Amino acid sequence: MSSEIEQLCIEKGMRMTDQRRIIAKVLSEASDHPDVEEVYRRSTNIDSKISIATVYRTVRLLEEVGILERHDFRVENGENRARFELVTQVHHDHMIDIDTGAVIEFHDDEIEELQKKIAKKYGYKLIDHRMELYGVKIK
Amino acid sequence: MSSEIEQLCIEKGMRMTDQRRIIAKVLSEASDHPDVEEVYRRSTNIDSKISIATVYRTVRLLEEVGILERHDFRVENGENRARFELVTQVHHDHMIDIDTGAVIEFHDDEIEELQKKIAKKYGYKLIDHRMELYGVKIK
DNA sequence: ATATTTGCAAACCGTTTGCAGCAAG
DNA sequence: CTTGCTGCAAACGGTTTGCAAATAT
Repeated sequence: MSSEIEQLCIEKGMRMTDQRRIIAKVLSEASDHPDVEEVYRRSTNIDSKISIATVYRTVRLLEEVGILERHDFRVENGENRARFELVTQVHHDHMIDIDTGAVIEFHDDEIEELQKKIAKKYGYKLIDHRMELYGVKIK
Repeated sequence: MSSEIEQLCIEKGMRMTDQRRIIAKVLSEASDHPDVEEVYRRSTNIDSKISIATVYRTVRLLEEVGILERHDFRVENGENRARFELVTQVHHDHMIDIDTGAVIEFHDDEIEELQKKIAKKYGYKLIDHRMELYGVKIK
């Protein structure tokens, strides 16, 4: 009955409150990359007494313990909201449809290798990277 | 006597005020990727009467006409300031030294090609991308 | 002459936080 | 019982904006 994230939270030693259980469920079930506003909307749909401050605190916490990943996709209307997704087994990057805002996840070993190689070329060990492709559908 | 950016501004039909001339000069001479606060600091060093609102308006304008590029590098202390650099002839990406914050510019044709290829694979034409590598120096 | 730009201060907007009460362990 | 969590509303920090005066063309 408990969501994927709830299990992880317990493992991390977090107290499981009703609010966290609900937010965890919402995030577990999200296949898009919702922002806080949207997580709040979906959560209050389940229990209207959840405050947005709690949503902010919870996603922050989940990010800190490595359960959630934060993104700051560039978006035409200049809105500046962080968006979230569950950390996946295998890393992936994102391609954003400029027209619709749709987000496509992909993974490419060749690029990952090249990134490490470039870092090394400049005397660095690659720790993290951010790669977003922005495109338009070929009709 | 006029800076590289000033020339471009005139070409774009912008009115050249003292403030814009100074901000243009500061940006032309910057080899780092200064944020607004820093551009403001350097500008008021030349003419103390420039307001930070003007700096904000000017970098925004310069970005809109394609002279400046805005970056939102991820940084440990969580500060959220946009940073700017002159658009260069040949596109480049950035590697950020996690420990020092130093920014290294690089260009890699192979990665650029791969990115296009990936976009195409999903039925997209690549319009833009963002790639930042975060690493630590190999001692 | 007139349209644009400036400086100021106030507004904005996403996010964080202090606090008193509440709930998990 | 104690420690951590919640809701509220106020604060925060980077950025934008309305306005009247100043300036470029």
